[in-house]
Amino acid sequence: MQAFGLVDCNNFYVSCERVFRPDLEGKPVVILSNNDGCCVARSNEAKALGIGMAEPFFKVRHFVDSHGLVALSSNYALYGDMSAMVMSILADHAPGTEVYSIDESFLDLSGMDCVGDMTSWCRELRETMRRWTGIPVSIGVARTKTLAKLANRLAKKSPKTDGVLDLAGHPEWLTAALRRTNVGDIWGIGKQWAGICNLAGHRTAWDLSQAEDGWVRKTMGAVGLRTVMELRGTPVNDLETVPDARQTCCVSRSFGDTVDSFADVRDAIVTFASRASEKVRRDGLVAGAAHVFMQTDRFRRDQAQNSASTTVRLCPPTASTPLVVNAAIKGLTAMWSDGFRWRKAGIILLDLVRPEDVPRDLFAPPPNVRAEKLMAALDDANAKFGRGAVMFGLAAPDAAWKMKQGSVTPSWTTRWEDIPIARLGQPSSDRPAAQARMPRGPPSP
DNA sequence: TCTGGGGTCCTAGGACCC
DNA sequence: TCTGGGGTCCTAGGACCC
Repeated sequence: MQAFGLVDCNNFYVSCERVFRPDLEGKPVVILSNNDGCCVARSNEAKALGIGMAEPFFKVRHFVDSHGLVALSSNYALYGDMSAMVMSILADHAPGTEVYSIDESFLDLSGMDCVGDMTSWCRELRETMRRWTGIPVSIGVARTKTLAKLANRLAKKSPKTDGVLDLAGHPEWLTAALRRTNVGDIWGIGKQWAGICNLAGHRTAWDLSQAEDGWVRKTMGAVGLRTVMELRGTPVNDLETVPDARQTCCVSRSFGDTVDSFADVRDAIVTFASRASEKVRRDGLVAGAAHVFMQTDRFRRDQAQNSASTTVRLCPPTASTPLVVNAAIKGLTAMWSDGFRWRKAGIILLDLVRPEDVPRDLFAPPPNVRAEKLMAALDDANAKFGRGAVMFGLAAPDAAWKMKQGSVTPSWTTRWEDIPIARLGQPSSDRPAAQARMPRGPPSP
């Protein structure tokens, strides 16, 4: 029997922080986006205060005083590392996994009848995850990925499921589950389509599953129709165990403060271009073009608005930092205009391909072996001494465009200096958190 | 005062071809 | 007066995801 599981870490970034800061347990906690702008993760207590996903922090800052809300800057080194642990444990337990996002993975549970009761198996997996990583997860199981998502959501929401809901093994629960889910909460149905569905009288997942194919196709296109098929229990999405090579790579940031000088935006773009080149090299790819863009502050209606972008071809395709940086500066120079206060800029590397798939160009210069060696040395140095140890350009550490981060927690798992110290005997007052809750980790082979 | 970043896929329309 | 019928490729924009 074909079945998909969806394992989703509960309030993932908050849970990661709580592993090393158990004092945050039971408190309302939010994790902030870059520049400490928006709340991108919320503990249950924070959700109960009515704090929405991606809610601007300044709108909820008053909860800090009134309700003891704790707001932390995001610590992606920590979350990425914790995610890798979670995913490797899942890979060891299920016959196939698809890492869907930093905190979610689909499992292939087909042919797992041998485990007997699926719900018990999932409960055990959940408990293993909690013991080995400290991260609480919810698990949904169903015949299609869309339904597994739906089951997962109910498992997370409804306390009586105890974090696990198997709709594949209990088809009699399916209709009730669909009726309890609003269309807007279906995977693949966003705000726009939810509005259209509601107008047409399709308020719940059950309603939408009964909608006419022609109507769905017309209003939501091929994508919408696939979602509806999956709601009806017909799988159209397979497990993608090998991720497709990415096609684009974007590095962009809002600036800490607006900047109006060419030199400042250029410094930012040089930094972003370097970082994007590194990411593309790490994936063993080269880029055929670079798209550079910049924007003013769209929330400041009182200021002159502008946005500019340009695409520069990279011939032949490359991931070499100096070549990408040069192209980016060329693009920026071409599109620059004075007299605006720029708030955000970025670069998107496009047409990513593996170097061996680049069509041969009769007139192309021979590969620059020295440049390639230089890039390899640069990446090695940065791997050894930390990102940014060797870099292009001279970005002032206090430049206006640099992002603001008020309260980042230590890189508990990825920097030697930050690794918590476990002591036996008398508890010490300086790091009670780490002592109490160091994750045990899976046993070494 | 203060509002994230990084992706994917699909569609419609235009240019161009025979 | 009468004015085809496919194709393909590219791009911009819009929807979605976390």
